[in-house]
Amino acid sequence: MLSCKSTVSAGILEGVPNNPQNRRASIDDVDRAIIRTLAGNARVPNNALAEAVGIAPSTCLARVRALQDRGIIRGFRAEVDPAAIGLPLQAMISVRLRAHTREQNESFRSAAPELPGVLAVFHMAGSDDYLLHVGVAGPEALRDFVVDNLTTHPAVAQTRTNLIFEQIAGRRYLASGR
Amino acid sequence: MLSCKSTVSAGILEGVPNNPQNRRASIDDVDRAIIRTLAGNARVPNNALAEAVGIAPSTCLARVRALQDRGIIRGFRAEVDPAAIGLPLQAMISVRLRAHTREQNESFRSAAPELPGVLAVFHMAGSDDYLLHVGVAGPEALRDFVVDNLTTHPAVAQTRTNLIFEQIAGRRYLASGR
DNA sequence: AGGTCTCCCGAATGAAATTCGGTGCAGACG
DNA sequence: CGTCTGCACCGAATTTCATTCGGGAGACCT
Repeated sequence: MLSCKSTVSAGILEGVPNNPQNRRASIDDVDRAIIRTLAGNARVPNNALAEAVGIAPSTCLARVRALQDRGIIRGFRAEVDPAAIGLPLQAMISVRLRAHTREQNESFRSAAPELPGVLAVFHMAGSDDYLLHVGVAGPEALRDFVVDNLTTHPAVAQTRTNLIFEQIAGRRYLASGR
Repeated sequence: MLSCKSTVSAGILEGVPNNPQNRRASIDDVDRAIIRTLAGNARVPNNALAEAVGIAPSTCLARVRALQDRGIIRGFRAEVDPAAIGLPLQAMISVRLRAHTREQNESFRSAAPELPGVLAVFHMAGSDDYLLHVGVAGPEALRDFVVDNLTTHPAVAQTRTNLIFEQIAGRRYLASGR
């Protein structure tokens, strides 16, 4: 378990006086239980959630709202089968920029998430600058995506595309970084 | 293949008469609107959802349930800030297996999602067999993760770790493949 | 036409979310 | 040492919502 009483990173923020996100800097065990439950099923009734974590429904509601207000819970999303929405083929595309200036980074960074079929964008350390997780209708659509959106982008120097055979579930707690 | 069970290509199953998963094989515009809305906010009240997509609440409820039963909506998850739960550092780890036998694949495939901090697992085409998206508490934890869980795994030949500076949101419709 | 199947709606019922006033505890302060 | 203040919590009351059920319209087949 990664319990460590009051959260690894919250500690360094506890001293910060007026951080708007930090009315109560650390999350406690009840918060963690709420997060874990909602990460597994975001639609669990507040009633049931309250009982599961051992507090009153009204308190539970306040906790959940606080977690959202503090940005710890970023939102509630439906998980959708990619194939069912016309994206049966997925790929990881490594992107290297021509120059690592702030302008080029910003340019690509803002454009990438808006490209059609982009599921996730990672700004990477190392020789490749960005990693794009994309879903497409098929091989032709993948080629078109790369040619139309990436290799023609002024900031892009080169790309490398790797097909995904299968995605296996992990702990999908995560929010994207914005 | 990515999840080829029922939804890969609804088209080819449409003619099949009594496929239990296929009372109505394809999704229509209303379904898509429902999916889009719930992907954005899984907790939107059924009432509001119905109005947003232009159908009656009772019908909407039936639609959502059908989408779940057919496996098109895989679940509802809370998106959580990784740093808030003690995982401020993320990385992508490419894993190459010693031999590409079915046994080794199965062995790693079943073990990987259970490793602590694993957020997503991709079975890749190409020279690297798996790609792991992990979240950890810090550099030391990352090293420990690789050493303890990967390089010591009998099926693993080599790994390559790339740090993630930042994750930028995309269309996060997606479910993991199982 | 007639029959059947599917999908849809709207009202009624039961369950849930949400609000609000009050209570107890902890730390600050006189 | 007593008191005051702030905070988190709770439980009942209210409102909003989910869910069920009976019935109707359209498509399709015979």
